[in-house]
Amino acid sequence: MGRHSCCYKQKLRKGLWSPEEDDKLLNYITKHGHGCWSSVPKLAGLQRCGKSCRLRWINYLRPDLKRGAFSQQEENLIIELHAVLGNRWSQIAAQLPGRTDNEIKNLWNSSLKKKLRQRGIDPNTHKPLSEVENDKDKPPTADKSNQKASVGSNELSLAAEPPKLKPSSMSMSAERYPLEVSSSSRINNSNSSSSNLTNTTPTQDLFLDRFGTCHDNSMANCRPSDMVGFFPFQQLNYGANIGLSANPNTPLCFIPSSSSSQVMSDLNSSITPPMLPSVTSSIFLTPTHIVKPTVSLQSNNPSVSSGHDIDGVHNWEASTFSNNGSKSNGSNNSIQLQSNTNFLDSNTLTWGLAETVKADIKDNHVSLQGQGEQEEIKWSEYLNSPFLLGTSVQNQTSQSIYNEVKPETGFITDESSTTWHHSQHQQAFQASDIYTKDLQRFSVAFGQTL
DNA sequence: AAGCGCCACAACCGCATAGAT
DNA sequence: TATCTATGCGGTTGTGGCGCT
Repeated sequence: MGRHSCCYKQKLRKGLWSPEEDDKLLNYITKHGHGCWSSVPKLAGLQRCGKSCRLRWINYLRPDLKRGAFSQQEENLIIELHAVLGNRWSQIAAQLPGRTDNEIKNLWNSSLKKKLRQRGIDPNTHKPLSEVENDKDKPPTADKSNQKASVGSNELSLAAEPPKLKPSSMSMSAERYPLEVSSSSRINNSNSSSSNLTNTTPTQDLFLDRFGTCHDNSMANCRPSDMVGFFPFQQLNYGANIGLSANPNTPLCFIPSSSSSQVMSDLNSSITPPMLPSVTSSIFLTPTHIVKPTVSLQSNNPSVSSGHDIDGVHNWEASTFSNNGSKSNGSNNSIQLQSNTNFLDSNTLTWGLAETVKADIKDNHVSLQGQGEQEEIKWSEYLNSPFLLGTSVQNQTSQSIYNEVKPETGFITDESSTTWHHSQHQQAFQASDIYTKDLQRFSVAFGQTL
């Protein structure tokens, strides 16, 4: 493929944009939207290629861009996210509303890398430089994986190489990166539009644990800096964008631990008490059970049973349940998903549905089913579906990060329900090499208590 | 004041991939 | 299924500003 076709055209301007060009592009997109980028320059009267217009819009003209220097909290978050996501700038940018991938990339290359080195941390591996230098003495095979760590190999290599964490390295980033993990969620609680990714910035705690320090499910031990890159946060956020669990104060705990990741989520405060008096929720996200769902929706069916698998990897089902555990019509605003794989059989989850979903469930049971006769949701839409929990991190102090559940939420996290058998962890870990295609494929397994 | 180097930022380039045909 | 187009992403380069000598 290579170069975009429009780039072959002659006499297209290159280089810096003039204010006049900016005006033309801004006016055009403001009035008409960008639509097909390749047609934008022509319609807007610009001698630029569509690609250039798109970039200019995204990186400079977009009205929701945050201008100005990065705050310390933003920088810390970028470092934390980079440790997880590597050079996936767009995914990192997704956690920082108003910031572009280009901006973050530039910041990283010009400033943050340097800062990390000054702190004795290798910016590629996020390990102490001393360790990295020792690694360099090792055979080139191992070295090679580190060299490309910038593009996702971080998480891949970590996934392939379970925890050999010394206490020092476990605490490394937590200590060296002040835990002012700060970002803004793109979850939109108030607007049910699934496409709106930018309006609100609720707060959640994000607990991420790298390498099994949270086997006991004690979130007090989870550190955001210890997370391993199992999840495209962006994708996780999509779910909340459309309302599911859009609890701005939801603490999340990613516990890739020995294999999979576990998200402990308090879903309470996004749901009004009368609708969902008390729900204890825990969510397991595993990169190992990859569902590339063509999820179907069906109303008037009390069971929510999505999950058929596309690639034969994993199925899961969901049913609406009442708080006492019996299946209900969903008006209690809780829904239970249950995996139908061996791996996840023992784990079910109930969570509350936020407004957008609740509305559907109240009178009509929402059914997700992988059957052909139902309306299909494409994979890309699935990423925006309510079946994914949203995550966000925002303005958390180091203290709050370690809080398990905010007291004011009134939720109780039943840790017992979140326990995975060690064999499950192992199984998941073995399967984690599936996590190769930029985290596009993953599954959600849920555990529940009421 | 001129030259130089460094830095931050903007933009480009090439590749990957999804969707359409 | 193969091919083409459009888009998105990440790496790299270009450019202007600033400080130092």
